[in-house]
Amino acid sequence: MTTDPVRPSDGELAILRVLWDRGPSTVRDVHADLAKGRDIGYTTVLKLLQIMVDKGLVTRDESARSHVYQAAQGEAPTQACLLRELMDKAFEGSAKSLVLRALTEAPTGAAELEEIQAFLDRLRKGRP
Amino acid sequence: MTTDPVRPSDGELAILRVLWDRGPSTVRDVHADLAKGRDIGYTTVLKLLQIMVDKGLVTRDESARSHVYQAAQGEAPTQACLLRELMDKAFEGSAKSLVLRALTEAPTGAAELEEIQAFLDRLRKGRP
DNA sequence: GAAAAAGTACGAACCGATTCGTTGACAAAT
DNA sequence: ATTTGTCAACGAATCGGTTCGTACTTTTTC
Repeated sequence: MTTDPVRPSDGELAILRVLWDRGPSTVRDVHADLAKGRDIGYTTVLKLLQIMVDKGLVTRDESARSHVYQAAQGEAPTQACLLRELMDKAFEGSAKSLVLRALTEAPTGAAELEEIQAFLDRLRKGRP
Repeated sequence: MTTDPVRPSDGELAILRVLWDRGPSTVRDVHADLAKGRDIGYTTVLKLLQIMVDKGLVTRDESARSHVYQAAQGEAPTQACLLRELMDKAFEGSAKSLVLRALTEAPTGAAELEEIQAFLDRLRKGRP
């Protein structure tokens, strides 16, 4: 059995994004990355990571003095979890209406539309 | 200029859903609806609605003793706003990757897939 | 007209998330 | 060996959202 994905908060998600990007990282690493975009203290990031360990969102390797953190769940399942949540809260659970809304409102280029359509075709072949 | 949609919190969104559904409603109406799904106090709903008036999420007609509340923004722009937020937070701003993720992970029936595809076709004709 | 019901307003408690200062351990540099 | 720097740990303050009790006003009912 795989542990079902935990719903990360906004701050936690920001950290997860860094970890998905960089792979296993120290607090310093994560902080450096995050601090490029906005003002944030080192200990803030540390605290968040500690909380995330408790929640099971990340794992920690304590063998070195500088602990090394790693995302415990992949990007895809996390995205799926957040999407599902939004679907339930704002789209009455309907994936279709969510997707349609996304397509109507988001400025999507022609190339991207084709990619989506191609994917849709594949999906329908696979599940007839 | 149209007022840009305000990001509602979870509780506020639940109330908006009721208002979109029922149209203009009193606190009692909203509370009755909400209370079907979960335990929630009457004054809790009242307070939330008052806050929402301040935020501009709903309008209030005070001419009757029982004030009548109405959603100030439509469902579509609100959904778009929430979608945009999630897109930025978890999909690096890419509508395409959000849509693909939704399609892969959500159990979408064949009929729905066709509807999406049809819509996609129309979209591409419209914007060549 | 008095009592009960229905309504609004508001303060306060609470909770999770976020933030950071401070402390103490350890290591590196001088 | 002393100083300087790096690190984890933790407590505390803060903030937005949610919840509800209480107080007060206006109707309705008997």
